[in-house]
Order: sequence, then structure tokens, then C-alpha cells
Amino acid sequence: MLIRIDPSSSEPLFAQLAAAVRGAAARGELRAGERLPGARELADSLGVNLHTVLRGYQQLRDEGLVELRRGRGAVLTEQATNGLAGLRQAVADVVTQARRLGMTDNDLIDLIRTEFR
Amino acid sequence: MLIRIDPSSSEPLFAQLAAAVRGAAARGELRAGERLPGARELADSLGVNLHTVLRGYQQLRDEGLVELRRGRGAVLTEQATNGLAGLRQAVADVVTQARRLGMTDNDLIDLIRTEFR
DNA sequence: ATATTGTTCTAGCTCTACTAGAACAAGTTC
DNA sequence: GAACTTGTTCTAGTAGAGCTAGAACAATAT
Repeated sequence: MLIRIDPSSSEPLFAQLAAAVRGAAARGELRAGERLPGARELADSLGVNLHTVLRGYQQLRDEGLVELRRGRGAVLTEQATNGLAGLRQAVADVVTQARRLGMTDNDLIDLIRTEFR
Repeated sequence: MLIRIDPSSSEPLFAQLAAAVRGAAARGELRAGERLPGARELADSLGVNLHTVLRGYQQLRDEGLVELRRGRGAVLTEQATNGLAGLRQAVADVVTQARRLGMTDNDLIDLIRTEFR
């Protein structure tokens, strides 16, 4: 898997990392049960700190996309690869866009309901 | 126009302010040529600093949504009133994707609510 | 002329993100 | 069982963004 990070972006590094994994899983580049690189190793290869990678991994865990276990590393869950991850990413993008327009969650939900008919 | 701001949000105050104006324009609550409140006045009524409001206004100017002139204030441009089209398209895409996964509108709305936090 | 309103500058405070290093705990591997 | 791997937790320091504050200034409106 290829993970790229832009240090000059205003998006935090750990968030970029999480987004990269989310996207790779959604596009089928990663499968359930597959292991992500160890945090120390990935930190080295990206030129960032161990804690930064771990924070990204922990965010993915909070979203239910990976399981973290000592001695074993970060393993993709079913949820990460069942397409939900892709939808999640799309939803995140829409939410960002809606926020930029100053919409509340309910404003956006109205739009969704309209579109669902 | 009603501008509300949440000091406890992780979204910067100046960005919230810009979003509020963007959204009001996108929803048609504001029209091209209309004047926004003066920065000092708005800062007072929101309980934030003059510079914070000005930074929000400047961001809107950088986006081409308002023109700023001394003695005159912030005036909405034509461009400010065309925002919804992109979001509508993104929402349509998300709904299609959700349908493909067999989700109901309420399933999707749960996702939106989660993401909005 | 006078008042209004954005512009610019300096300064200080707080919080987040990132880095760094160390010790620790749970799991894997042999 | 022993050694190794890997995430977890803790402390600590640095840099930058965001916000506030106050003042002086410049262009425009009335």
C-alpha cells in the first residue's frame, strides 16, 4: 500500500494518514485481515514521529476500521473493506462541503431526504 | 441576516463566520450588492474581537464572495449567490452509493450525524 | 469637515499538532 | 520459557494557529 503525506497541508498529518488508509480500503487496495505497516516502521518511512502515526491508527480504530493489538499491529476490519468506508469518505466530503456553506446537520439531512425520494 | 457562532467548536471563529455568510448567500438569504454589518459592530454583537471578524471577511474576499472597501464595508458579489449546485451533486452521489449498499435514508442520516460531530 | 470603516502593526495568551525519549504491557515467534 | 515485536502510556519541549487587545492610519461616505 502506498501512503503519501503532505507536510505543508493544513490538514493534520495524522488525519491525512487516516484518510489515506480509509481511501485505500474503500478502493479495494486493502483487504479485511490485512496488516498495516507497524507504527515505528511507517513513521520512519514517512519521516514523521511514531506518535503521529499512532494517532492516525487510533482514529481509524475509533471509526472501527482497524483493530490494534500489541505484538500484532493494525489489522483491517471487515467494515473497512465492505464499501462502508467508501461511503464514509464520501459522506465526510459532503459534510465538509456543507459546513463550508454554513449548513447545520439538519439542513443537510433535509437535502438528503429530498434526494432519496 | 442572522449570524451565529459556537465558541466551543473546534472550527475557528473566523471560519464559522465566513461559513455563515457563505451559507446565507447560498440559501438566498443575501443578495448580490447587499452590505454585511460593519466589522466593529458585528464583533460587538457576536462578542468576538474586531480582528476575528475582519479575518473572516478577508477570507470571503479571498474567495471572491465579498468586496471590502473602507468607509463602505463588505458588499456581496454575484459569485456569492451560486453555492448550492456543487453540494447538490455531491449529495446525489452519496445517496446513489448508499442505495447500492442497501441503506435506507435513516441509515445514511445516522452516518451524517456521526460525521457532523 | 467629520464620521465611518477597513488596513496595518505590535504584543501576548492559549491550545493543537508534532516531536522526542523512556518505560511498560500484551502478544508473537522460536 | 526466552526473546522479540508492537501498541500503550507518560512526561516534556517546540512551533504555529487562532484569538484577543490597543493603537495609529487611509480611503470612502455623508
